[in-house]
Amino acid sequence: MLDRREALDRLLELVVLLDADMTEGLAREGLTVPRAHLLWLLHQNGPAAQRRLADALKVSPRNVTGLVDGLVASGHVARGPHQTDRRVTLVSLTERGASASAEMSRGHEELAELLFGEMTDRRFTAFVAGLNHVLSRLREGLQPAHVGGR
Amino acid sequence: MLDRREALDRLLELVVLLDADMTEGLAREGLTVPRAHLLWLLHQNGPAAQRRLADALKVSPRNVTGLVDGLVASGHVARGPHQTDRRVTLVSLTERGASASAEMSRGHEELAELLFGEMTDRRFTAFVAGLNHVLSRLREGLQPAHVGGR
DNA sequence: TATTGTTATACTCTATAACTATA
DNA sequence: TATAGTTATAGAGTATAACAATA
Repeated sequence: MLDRREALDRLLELVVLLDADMTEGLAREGLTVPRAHLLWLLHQNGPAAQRRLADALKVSPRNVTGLVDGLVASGHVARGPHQTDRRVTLVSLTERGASASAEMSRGHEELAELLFGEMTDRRFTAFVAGLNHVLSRLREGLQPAHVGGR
Repeated sequence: MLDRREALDRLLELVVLLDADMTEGLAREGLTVPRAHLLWLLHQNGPAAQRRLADALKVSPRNVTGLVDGLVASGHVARGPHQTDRRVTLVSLTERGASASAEMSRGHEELAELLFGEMTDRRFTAFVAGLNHVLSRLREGLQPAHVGGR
């Protein structure tokens, strides 16, 4: 049986591969991971004030300015005024941004199918159970520094 | 039973949490993820030419110059000459770099214990089986763009 | 001629601090 | 006085291209 430590290494390898897969796919649409993340929020929740985006992304307002600048330049989003509060800038998807989001959603489905499609229900269920265990452990144990070599 | 798509979302959430956990832990040692990755290679394989590091990290030689500059400034590594080839710069761990690596290794163990420690052998084995399945799928299916919202 | 590492330049993500416009 | 977003400044990671030293 695999060592706990080896299993962690394998899990970290998965993290690296997933990250590379996403980054590469996004690059084809002229997107980066942080920009796609912002796009995704608009896709899910509709137009939003930059401040809200900063909170949701857990990033500084300044940073959102930069991300939105990039997405405006690439034609994925547009800035507009808020109806009642003139301090606020509302960010919304353009048509290109909407189709890129839809494409992301499809890619997501495809990836799920690739990863889990040929898995038996039995194995899938067991895997999800382990995943849940690991996730709850991780959410609880945020205190100590669990450093890893990636 | 959980949907395939939901399982993927949960897996991606795990990726985010693991990344955050690592990044935070490394920051306490004055390290970043890319620098720690470089350190880890030295820890595993001993002193190396920058060119080798660039290949291993899949990054440009120029980038390695920058990473090593930072690690030299923080006292984790030192540059030295190659014995026979005077073009080459050998990078090796300082004492601080070695102890930081050892600390990373301990953190790795702790994390493995946190994530899997209280898991039954049965569930652990099932999880690893699923992990292996997902990993091999991902390694094979590198062609298409599997874009995701992080 | 080929290889190693550097300087030069540029882009992205990130942060804090100071400032403007509005509330 | 407080909030939204900007400009100013800075650091880190990344890339390509041109160049120097060495092989």
